[in-house]
Amino acid sequence: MPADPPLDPFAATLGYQLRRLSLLVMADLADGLEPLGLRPADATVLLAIRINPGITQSELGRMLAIKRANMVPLVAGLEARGLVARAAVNGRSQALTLTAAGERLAGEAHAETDANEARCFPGLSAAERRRWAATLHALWSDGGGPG
Amino acid sequence: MPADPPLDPFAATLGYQLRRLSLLVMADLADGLEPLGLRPADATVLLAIRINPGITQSELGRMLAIKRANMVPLVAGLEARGLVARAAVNGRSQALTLTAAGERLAGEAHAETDANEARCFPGLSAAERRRWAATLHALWSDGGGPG
DNA sequence: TATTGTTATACTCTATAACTATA
DNA sequence: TATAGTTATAGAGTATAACAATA
Repeated sequence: MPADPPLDPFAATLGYQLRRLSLLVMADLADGLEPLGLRPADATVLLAIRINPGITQSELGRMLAIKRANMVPLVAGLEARGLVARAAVNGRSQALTLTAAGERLAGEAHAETDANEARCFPGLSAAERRRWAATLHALWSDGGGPG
Repeated sequence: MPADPPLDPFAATLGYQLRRLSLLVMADLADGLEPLGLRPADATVLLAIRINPGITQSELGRMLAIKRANMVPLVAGLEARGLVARAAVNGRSQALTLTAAGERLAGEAHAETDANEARCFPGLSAAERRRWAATLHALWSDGGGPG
């Protein structure tokens, strides 16, 4: 008697499938970013600053759901590597921008996120991915979901 | 000049949206399970044993992507609470089953996962959720995605 | 009085390495 | 020789509390 494969109690559980897929995609992204010396969180920060030059740490944290306290070592690390520059806005806030090296690396990070999407979601056109992304976005950004 | 909301560089990034949504769903599930004294991982183990009575720790770990070493305290905790029972299969493997109390609590955990799905994915029928879940499942379980 | 940035710290989850006993 | 279960431990990511300086 060949051992039956175990039954999957979560085959119809969207939340579980979402999590398993997300973990796989994140692991693939982490692998792809490693040669750039970036973790996923570093890359998201670089890309968010690139498209929002002058954004502050607090705004960045709210937008990316990273706590202020955890933004500190993250941004400090990028600044120490000469990728991000800070300019005082008003004595307590500091505007973040990318240095030339930061722009360059952000470009590479962006290319890697594209490659990650292509690897993880083969058979989906860019337009289809955009549509799916919008659907998922609505589920967490709206009041549609849980509180 | 009202402060413009920051631009979202990940609006079209499926992997990022997947992650943000997954985190929200997991947090909601954790909240819902807390009154039962269960974490999400505990609940997945209970439900997997319930549908696969006699499954071993190793099989369980492979199925749920939990490392053997991390299964130990997890299952031990459930056993200590009288929810799970072990029966030697062959000197090195042990068949896991639910006790009566375990069955009862697994039932409540299952009800909570249903409630979690309903809260997080309102407007989706059970059939639609099943279809979506299958689509996501294929992306991580197949060789379709990254290696 | 609320917010920014910061420090220090704790907690959870996950990963690795090594070991014993068994198949 | 490979596998099951175990132990100990390390690491990442995230969370809380408190503080100083500023708005």
